[in-house]
Amino acid sequence: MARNTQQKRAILEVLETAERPLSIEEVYALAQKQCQSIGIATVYRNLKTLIEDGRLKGLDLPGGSMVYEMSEKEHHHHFSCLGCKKVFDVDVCFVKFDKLIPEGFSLHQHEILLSGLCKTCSTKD
Amino acid sequence: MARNTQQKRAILEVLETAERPLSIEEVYALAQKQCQSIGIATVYRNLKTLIEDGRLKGLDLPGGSMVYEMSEKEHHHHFSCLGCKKVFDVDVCFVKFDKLIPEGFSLHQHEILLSGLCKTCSTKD
DNA sequence: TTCTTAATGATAGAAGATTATCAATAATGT
DNA sequence: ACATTATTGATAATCTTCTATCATTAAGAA
Repeated sequence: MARNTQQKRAILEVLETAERPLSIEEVYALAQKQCQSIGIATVYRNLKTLIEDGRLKGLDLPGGSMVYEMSEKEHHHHFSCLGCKKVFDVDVCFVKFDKLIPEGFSLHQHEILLSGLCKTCSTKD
Repeated sequence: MARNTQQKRAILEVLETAERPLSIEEVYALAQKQCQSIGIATVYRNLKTLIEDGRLKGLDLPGGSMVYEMSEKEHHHHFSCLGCKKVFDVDVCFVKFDKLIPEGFSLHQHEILLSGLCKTCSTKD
């Protein structure tokens, strides 16, 4: 049966305490602080199984970068910084999209992706 | 100086007559109908230079698939079919996003990505 | 504590997308 | 028509991301 390893705990804690979605590399770097010997393959493996278990959500955003967040978060959208590539949460969603869909199409999900510069990147230079 | 080749003309015509954004493979397949000997490298090269010239826009959508459309089209959004992976245009955009952005952030662009099943894929099976 | 085996870490390998190479071709200036 | 050279087509090479392999480690049951 499944084991509760140091590595899995570290990865989960990183994502539980993050206040924005994280890339694999970010998860890896942060998990290393709790678990020095952790390998990148372990991060990939655990993120995959945690998504299968429904505990995490993977967001496949434009730019090719995948980011991860806990799945129990409320419905929200994202702001992607063109400078540092970090992804931030935007809590509001007030749009009724059903009406935009062409006749005969069925809508399963929607994602609003806002992009620009975050506070840090817009102030420097 | 730049030459107006058969290949470039074929690629442009394909995208000008398309009524939805096309993937590289789709552009390649359609361009071959006008220009049998065209190679995939030529498609890559021309799409790249046409984007640099501002005539095309590349949309980097979730799933890793890149699609291309003429850049002079009016502001609109996209519906991505989870079945056939085709991307369709959705003409409406009525949302004021500026108000959603956190303090200190600057918004450069927004993209609404709707996904589900297109007419064809939602009727079969 | 001992045993079983799930999980790990390091790295080789696979897979997919894009780019580089280079001889051959064809678009333009003359 | 000819010469020049930008562009092409075929394919090898690169790059990046993720997965497979496998000996080793350690979580949990007894």
